[in-house]
Amino acid sequence: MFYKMSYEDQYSHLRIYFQTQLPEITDTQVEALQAHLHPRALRRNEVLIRQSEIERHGAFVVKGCLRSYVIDKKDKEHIIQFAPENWWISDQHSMLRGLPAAFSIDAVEDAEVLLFGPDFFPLLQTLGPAFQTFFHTLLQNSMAAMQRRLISTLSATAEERYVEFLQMYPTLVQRLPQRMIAAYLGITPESLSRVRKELARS
Amino acid sequence: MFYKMSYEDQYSHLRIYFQTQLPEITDTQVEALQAHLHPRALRRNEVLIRQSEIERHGAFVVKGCLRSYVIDKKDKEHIIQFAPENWWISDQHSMLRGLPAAFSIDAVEDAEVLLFGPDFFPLLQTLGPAFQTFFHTLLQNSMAAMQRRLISTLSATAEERYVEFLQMYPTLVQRLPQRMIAAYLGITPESLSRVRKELARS
DNA sequence: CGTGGAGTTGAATACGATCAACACCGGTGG
DNA sequence: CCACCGGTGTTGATCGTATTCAACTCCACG
Repeated sequence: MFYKMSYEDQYSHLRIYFQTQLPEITDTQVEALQAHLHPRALRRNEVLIRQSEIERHGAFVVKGCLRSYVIDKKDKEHIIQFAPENWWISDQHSMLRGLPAAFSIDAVEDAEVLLFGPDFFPLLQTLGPAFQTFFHTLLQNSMAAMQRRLISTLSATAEERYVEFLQMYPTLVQRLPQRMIAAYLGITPESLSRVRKELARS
Repeated sequence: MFYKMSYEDQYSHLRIYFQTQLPEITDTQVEALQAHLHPRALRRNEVLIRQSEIERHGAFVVKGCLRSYVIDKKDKEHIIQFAPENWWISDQHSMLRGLPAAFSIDAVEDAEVLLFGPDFFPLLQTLGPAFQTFFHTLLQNSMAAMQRRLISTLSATAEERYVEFLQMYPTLVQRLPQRMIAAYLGITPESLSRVRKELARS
C-alpha cells in the first residue's frame, strides 16, 4: 500500500526546510515559493524526467529518494546523483534552455516531491539576494562534491570508493539496492559484491 | 625571454570579452569590473594557489594557460581543469568561505591573468541581474561539463577518453605536455603513449 | 506456488599500472 | 661552444584490479 502524504504536509515540510536554511525568510516569501512548487507523488521506479526528452521541471524531494542517471552507449547505467529528503534534483542546464534532458530522473523509493518549472529561477530574483546566494551556494557545493568524486574515481580503487560512499551517505546506503550503489561507483554489481565480502572478512 | 603584455592590453582584452558575452554592458560597468581585477604576470610553472593554503583569489586568463590540480595520497597528480585564454579559474567554494584551497592552480605556460578576490561576487550583485545570470550560467556549464566527464571516466576506455579530449580541446592539445593530458585523463603517461601509438597505426 | 530479479561465487580474460631501460631533446654551466 | 644533466616520452615485461560470462541461491511478489 502506497502511503500518500497530504499536500499540506508537503508544504509545511518545505516551510521548515527554508526556515532552517534561511532563518530570515518571511511568510510572504514562503507563499510565493509555494505558488511555484507543485506537489506530486511518485511510485517506486516511476520516471520523472526521461533522458533526451524535453521536460522542463525539476524537483525538491520531501519524502523518499530519487536518482538521476544516464544510460551509456554500452547500455550501462551510471548514476549521477541520489536525492533523498530535502535535496533538489534537476537538469538545470537543459531545463532553462529547453534542451533535451542530459539524464533521466526516477524514484528509487515511493516519493513525494515538489515540482518546479523554468519560472522558478526568475522568481528567485524577485525574492532578493539572500535567495540567489542560497541557490548559488547549493550549486557551488554540488560542483565541489562532483570534483571530489571525479578525483576519487580517477585515483581510488573500487574498495576505497565504496568505503568513502559508506562514510558519505551512511543512512542512505541501507535504502539503496546494491546494483544502484555499483552504478554510482562505476563498477559492476559482481565487483561490489566481492568488495563487500572482502570488507566483511576484516 | 618573457614577453610582458601591458596592463592596458589586458584590460582591453577583458572589455572585449565582456562586450562579446554581454553586449548590453556599459562602460561604467566595465570600469567597475576593472577596479576589482588586478593584472598579474605568471611564469611557466609559477604557482598561483597552493593546495591546503588559504588564498582568497581566482583568475581570469587573458593569455597563456593555467591548470587546477590536486595531489592525492599516492602522490599522483590529477588535473581538474585547464584554463586557456578567456577562462575563469578559481576555487570559489573555499575562496568565498576563507577555507584552505581544495586544489592548486599554476601556469602551464607563461601567462597574463586578472586576479579577483572575494569582493568580486558582491560587486556582481550591484551590477544587475544580467551579470548574475551570466556567472550563474558559467557555473552551470562547468557543472554539466564535469558531469559529462565523470560519466566518461566511469564508462569509457583510456583510448575513448583521449579521443574525446582531442575533439573537445583540439587547439589546446598541442600546447600541453603529454604527461598533463595523462594526468587529466587519469591514466599514466606510459598508457597515454601506448594509446597514441595505437591510434597512429590506424 | 513459481517466477524473475537481486545478489553471490567461480574461472577466464582484458585493460591499465608498475617497474625498468633507453632515446631524445632543451636548457645550463663550465 | 660544447658537454652534461634532468625531464619527457617511448617501449618491453610483468602484475593486479576489475570485467565478463556463467551458474547458482534466495527472496519478494504476483
